[in-house]
Amino acid sequence: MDRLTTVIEDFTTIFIRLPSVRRFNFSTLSVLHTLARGGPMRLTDLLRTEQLKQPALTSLVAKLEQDGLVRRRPDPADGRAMLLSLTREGRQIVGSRHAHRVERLTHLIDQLTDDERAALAGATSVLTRLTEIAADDA
Amino acid sequence: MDRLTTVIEDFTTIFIRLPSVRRFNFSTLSVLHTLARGGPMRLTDLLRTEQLKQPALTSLVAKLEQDGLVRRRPDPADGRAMLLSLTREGRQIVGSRHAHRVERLTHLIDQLTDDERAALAGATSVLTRLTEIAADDA
DNA sequence: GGAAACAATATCAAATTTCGATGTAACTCA
DNA sequence: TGAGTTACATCGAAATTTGATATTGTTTCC
Repeated sequence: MDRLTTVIEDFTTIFIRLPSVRRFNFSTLSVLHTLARGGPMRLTDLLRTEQLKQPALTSLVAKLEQDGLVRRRPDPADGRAMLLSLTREGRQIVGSRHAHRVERLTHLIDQLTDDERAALAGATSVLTRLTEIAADDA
Repeated sequence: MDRLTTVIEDFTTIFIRLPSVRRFNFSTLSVLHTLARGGPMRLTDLLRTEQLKQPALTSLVAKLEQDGLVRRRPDPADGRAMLLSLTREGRQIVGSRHAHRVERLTHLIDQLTDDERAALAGATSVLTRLTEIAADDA
């Protein structure tokens, strides 16, 4: 378990660091990613996953709206709340980063043996299960 | 490849977010982690992996030294350079976060079937290879 | 139906972090 | 030796984050 944890830690650091065309900081990228995954959600929901306090998130989202990456509209079900979602441009940024990762990972995997590739393929669905379990018992 | 990339992205977000006892920001945790892995290294070396400009890193390291987490000593081989390493306390912080992850991952893996566990185990060494390859061709 | 309690977000000033520009000292090498 | 380069430090300004608090809408419960 220790070995697996360690290698994930190391792999993660490699995987996260991507040259981004525009220079977004970590908080911004995380918000974009979460909105890309979680569909429209309220500020409070977003707050749960982001490592920011509410005022910081409010101001970050305000800037993203200014920049045309996030759309903010009132929640029809609750007059106090705002529904946040990505604009097309916001989705493009997340998509382009994803594409870069696919490319990078493809390049790495090209250098593996067939057996290694098979092992990795076998792990994909297990990783999916793990993230589901993690989401549930969080 | 797209599926694998996606699941790694999702798993990563889960894996990164850890309640830290003391409240360190992302940059700080990354520096501590890198120093824990990379042994004593110079500021410039550290700079390569961290997503900070040099003045920001200098001031971050200065604070970590103040707080007793990082040791700074002159590089005997180069009068301009400083060798940075973790103090015992610094190592303890990284170690404790690692321990938390092991614990969390153990808990998740407990919920898998035997087959799934086997698939994951098979992927461990492949992931190790991948990080090595990535380190080389970076 | 209305007041009290609560929840979601906004605002504001202060603290922290990061950056660009520039300085200083040490190293390289011709 | 001296011109060019490298490693790190310093400094003021810009950007980010926080805690405290305000505002507005919702829920509860009598």
